[in-house]
Amino acid sequence: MRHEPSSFPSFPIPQASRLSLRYNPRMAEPYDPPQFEPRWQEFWVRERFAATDTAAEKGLYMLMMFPYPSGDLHVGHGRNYILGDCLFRMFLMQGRTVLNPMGWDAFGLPAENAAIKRNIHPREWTIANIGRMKDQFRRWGILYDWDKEITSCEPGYYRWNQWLFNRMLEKGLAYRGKSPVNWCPSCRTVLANEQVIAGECERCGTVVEQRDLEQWFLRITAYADRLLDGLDRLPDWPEKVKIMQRNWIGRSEGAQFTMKIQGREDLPGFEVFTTRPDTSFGMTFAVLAPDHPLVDEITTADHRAKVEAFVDHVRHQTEIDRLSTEGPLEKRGVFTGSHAVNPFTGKPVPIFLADYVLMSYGTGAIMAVPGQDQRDWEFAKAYGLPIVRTVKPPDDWEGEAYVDDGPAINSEWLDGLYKADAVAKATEWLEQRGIGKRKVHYRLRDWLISRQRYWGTPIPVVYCERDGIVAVPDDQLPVLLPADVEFSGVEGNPLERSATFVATTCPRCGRAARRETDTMDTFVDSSWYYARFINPHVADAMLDEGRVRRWMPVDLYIGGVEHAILHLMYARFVYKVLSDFGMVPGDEPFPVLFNQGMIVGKSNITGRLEKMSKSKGNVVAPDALIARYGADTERVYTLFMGPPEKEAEWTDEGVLGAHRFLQRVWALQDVVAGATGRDGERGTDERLRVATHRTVKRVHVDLERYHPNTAIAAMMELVNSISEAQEAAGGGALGEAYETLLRLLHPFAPHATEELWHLAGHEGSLLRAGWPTYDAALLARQRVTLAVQVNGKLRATLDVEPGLDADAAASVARQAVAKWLDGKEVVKVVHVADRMVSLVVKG
RNA sequence: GCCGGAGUGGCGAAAUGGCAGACGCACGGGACUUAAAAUCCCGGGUCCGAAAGGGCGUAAGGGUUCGAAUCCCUUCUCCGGCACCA
Repeated sequence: MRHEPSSFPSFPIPQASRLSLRYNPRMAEPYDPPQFEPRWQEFWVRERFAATDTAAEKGLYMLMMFPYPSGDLHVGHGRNYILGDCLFRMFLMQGRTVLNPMGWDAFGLPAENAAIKRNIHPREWTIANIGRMKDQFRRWGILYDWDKEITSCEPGYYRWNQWLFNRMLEKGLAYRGKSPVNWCPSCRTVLANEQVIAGECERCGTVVEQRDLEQWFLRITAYADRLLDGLDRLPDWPEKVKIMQRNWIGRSEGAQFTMKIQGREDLPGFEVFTTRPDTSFGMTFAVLAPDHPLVDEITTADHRAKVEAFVDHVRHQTEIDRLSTEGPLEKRGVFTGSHAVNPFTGKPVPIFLADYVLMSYGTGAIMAVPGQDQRDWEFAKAYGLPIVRTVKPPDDWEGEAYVDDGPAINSEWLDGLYKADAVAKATEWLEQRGIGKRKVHYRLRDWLISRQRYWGTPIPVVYCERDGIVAVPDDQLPVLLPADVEFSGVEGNPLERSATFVATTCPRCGRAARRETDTMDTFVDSSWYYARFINPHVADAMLDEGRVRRWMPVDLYIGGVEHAILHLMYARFVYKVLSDFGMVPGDEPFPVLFNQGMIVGKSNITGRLEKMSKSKGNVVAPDALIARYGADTERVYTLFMGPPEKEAEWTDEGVLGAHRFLQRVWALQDVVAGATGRDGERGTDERLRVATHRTVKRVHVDLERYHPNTAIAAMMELVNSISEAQEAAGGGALGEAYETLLRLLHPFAPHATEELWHLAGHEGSLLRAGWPTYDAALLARQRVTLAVQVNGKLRATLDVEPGLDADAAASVARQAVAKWLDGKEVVKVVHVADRMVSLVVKG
């Protein structure tokens, strides 16, 4: 996030003499967090520090990705919530209005699986988990505005999924279509393209099968270009996420044209898409996908047996087999017996089928140019097909297909042109003759949202024998999940066996009709929840336009990089749809995104570092940790482990270090209590004040750039400075240092700092005590260390007044390194103010 | 295979063109203690040297610069994403 330093409200640092005498001069109790942490947790809730009135105010909107309520949280889960809470508390101390809500992505398979296993309703299981997780947040000292809580499995939320679906249906953005889809036999449901990782189900790892089914889709491809272009206007997103989304959308520009089939004027031919129309003269064969609709028509009698065997073989391949690039090409294709006409040369080329041509991309058919495509080259070699180069490779070229730029050859009227010009001319030629046109294709496919499971939002349509597909009218929403279902685990969606649910009447004609039993992908729920947080209780609309216009977009969005494509792409898509409906401002929901890294632990099973999970046996539960060391220790260690965007390993020794630091802070109350009210030794007081103000600056800057690890290091240094100064410093400087430390440390260790603040005689909460500012003038007049280099090597460091000009700095530098200059000539002097002097000598 | 990111002490790391290793962990030494734990103090990149001091050092090699962990090129290793995309 970019805040100007001036946007941080200024709070005067209290006069030290006023507070140093208030300490109770007694030996402090030992640091025992369980003694006081629960008390402060109750206090923060009671005082409603996190409550924000979105109707009355406008402020900063920060958001952590809302979790699936799986039950117990481990220390790895704590990372983003603790980081978020740290920033939230700093914002509150700065006096800013902040919306910081939390809710539950509460639909999903685990609840249904638990239902089958334990004979408990998914809702019960989910609600119980939510209770446990809320309790965990409280024990971490994490504050949310619970008045805004959203639970996506409640009808008050999911009815708006249905309402939005109706709007998208009206606009043609939701449609029912038949296509080969990914089917997970273990989850017994279809999956979106995005949920299939290397041919396996993202959730359970089962190999996915292809099935031809009628399903509901959302037309995300209509927004492909806007999703792509929008990325360029998100400077505060991690580059990595933007690249992943760009690759996923996979825009490619080229030309599409028709190939006629030789001797078959009765057929329309087929379309091919190519990014290299400039190489068309080199086409020596064409390839169709095995499931291309024309296959049957063009297969000649003498090739039919082989073609059918091949098509059958491909159909029975799993996704995994198909992805494998292994295996001889000879077995991966077959000749159909027909020829197509290359429109550029007018000559016939044989038509093959090959498993590497996919019906789901482009037109499901390609022109093959072995001279300029390595895969086509290999195919041509395997089948003894001719190879014609149409781009002149460099003279020293020893490779096979040449894919880079060069002058066109063997291409009649394209000869001599380079790629860009040749592509343009070839495309123009196609357009003029009405054979083809410029065309853009995407890798992105429409979002398949049907799921054959119970625990999700019912898709609000009915099937009527007379009227066909009929949307459930808005005034009959929500379509509720029925209660009369059994979770027996037998094949099929439990909704299909619910008598009350399936049988209904057609909203249009009133006759008997059948209700849709598929439910929505849960990513629909999370694609707009961030806007609902602003007005979670509005009952008669999805969004309260006035409030949403004031509070959207989200100013800071924090979550794991595992959502780089799935959630973040869907949410951007839905936000653009809402934007087109005029319901939200702008067209990007999250202008600032921060991805925290995973916390990993050494697995008991593999012995390697892996993401914490029960199956890896490397889970660290927070409860025992909090009971022994306190929540503040876990928070400080989590924030100190390393930069939060990086992966970090959890170690018990590290926890101990964080705990020792807090103990040292705790012990400082004795140091300050023992100080006198008089001024201390002059130099010591000054040094301590400088250390204090430097720390304020460092913590402030480090938090702004999301580096809590170095902010903690700075505070550790301040603690060391206070300890060193304790004998000689006066109460004023010690008090200032100590109380500033408590304020700075509060977002990191809220419980201990609140307790110490009270032990120091203050009332109220540090959350209202103001965020410290520093005395820039004090820091500016401190002496600086000047490094002196001779020919790039460090030869001296000097302690000097700040602000020396180049001549004065050069002069003291020459004296300091006289022995290195002896008998030599200084030919150049480089001066960096208050940092270094570099002397270049010769001779 | 393609696209990205990262390689710094025994370990987590800091420094993003200007004193490499801040801060912490682990380790070694010392104080306190009958003892241990806890706590406190001191020391740790490496080589030469008694020391002063100096050489070398940020995966490897090269380059740009007065000056490079940081910028550029080549290579290696690890991590992540995509993966027959026409």
